[in-house]
Amino acid sequence: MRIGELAERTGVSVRALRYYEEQGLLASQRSESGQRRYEENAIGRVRLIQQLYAAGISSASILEMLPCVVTGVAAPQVMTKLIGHRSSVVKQIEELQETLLQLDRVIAGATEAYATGKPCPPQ
Amino acid sequence: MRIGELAERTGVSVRALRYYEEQGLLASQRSESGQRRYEENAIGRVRLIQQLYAAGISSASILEMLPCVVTGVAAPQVMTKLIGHRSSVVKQIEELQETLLQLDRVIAGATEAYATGKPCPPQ
DNA sequence: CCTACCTCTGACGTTAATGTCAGGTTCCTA
DNA sequence: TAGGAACCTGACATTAACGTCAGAGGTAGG
Repeated sequence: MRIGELAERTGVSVRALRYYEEQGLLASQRSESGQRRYEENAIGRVRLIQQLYAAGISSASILEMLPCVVTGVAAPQVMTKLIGHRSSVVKQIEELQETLLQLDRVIAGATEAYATGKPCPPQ
Repeated sequence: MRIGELAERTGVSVRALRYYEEQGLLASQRSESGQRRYEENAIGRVRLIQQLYAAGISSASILEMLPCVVTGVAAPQVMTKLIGHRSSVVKQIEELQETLLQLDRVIAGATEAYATGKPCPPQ
């Protein structure tokens, strides 16, 4: 498929896809005229990249880990990084869960406060 | 306490603390000579700010929500935003958990592969 | 073959949360 | 009271992951 279709099917912008290629994260075949062509599996690859980005992992780190994530095989140094990222992700999850509690506390409290008629201060 | 101490006790840089103030997120008393002075509760406030930042919430949104998070009272429009952020945080957690699964799969797979002696491809 | 839409490269713009530097003032301890 | 550490404001630098634009070429349906 061409880049526009991949963009649409993954929900990622065309610009972002070209950026991924620039970073070495996403390969493409080229047509004679130089247009990018992708296989079906590119969709999974793009989703994976986005997932790793969402975990706060940089392009450079993703570049290191990607082949291993795909093949399931990692060199020891990469393993170390993987484990590091793993614990970082665990930590992020824990922190977000705490944040969630905070938000819930506010939402519950605010609802109740409104039931009792106490307004929110302007600032 | 002065800004340096607050920075050290929260693990946040002095520059960041001044930035928080600039954004209206963190108030300070000023000494006669103009130096910032903070109460003990500033520590909790800074931690809270960092937590919200970690949840991907912008300064502007934090500014809106902060008084409500502190007082537990929110105006209806803020409530709407709070609920929006809540679900965004839930989504982030879910995505991170998926990422964690991916990473675990790789780590487990890689360990096994290494046990069987198959190396990681260079790229 | 025409036309509207898609794609290309290259380059500069954007945003948010800081880092960093300069040049000057304040604080505290010996 | 001296001097180094900590603080001030102001301003420009940075980084990552894109957005956006220009100018040129490719593609597919009618």
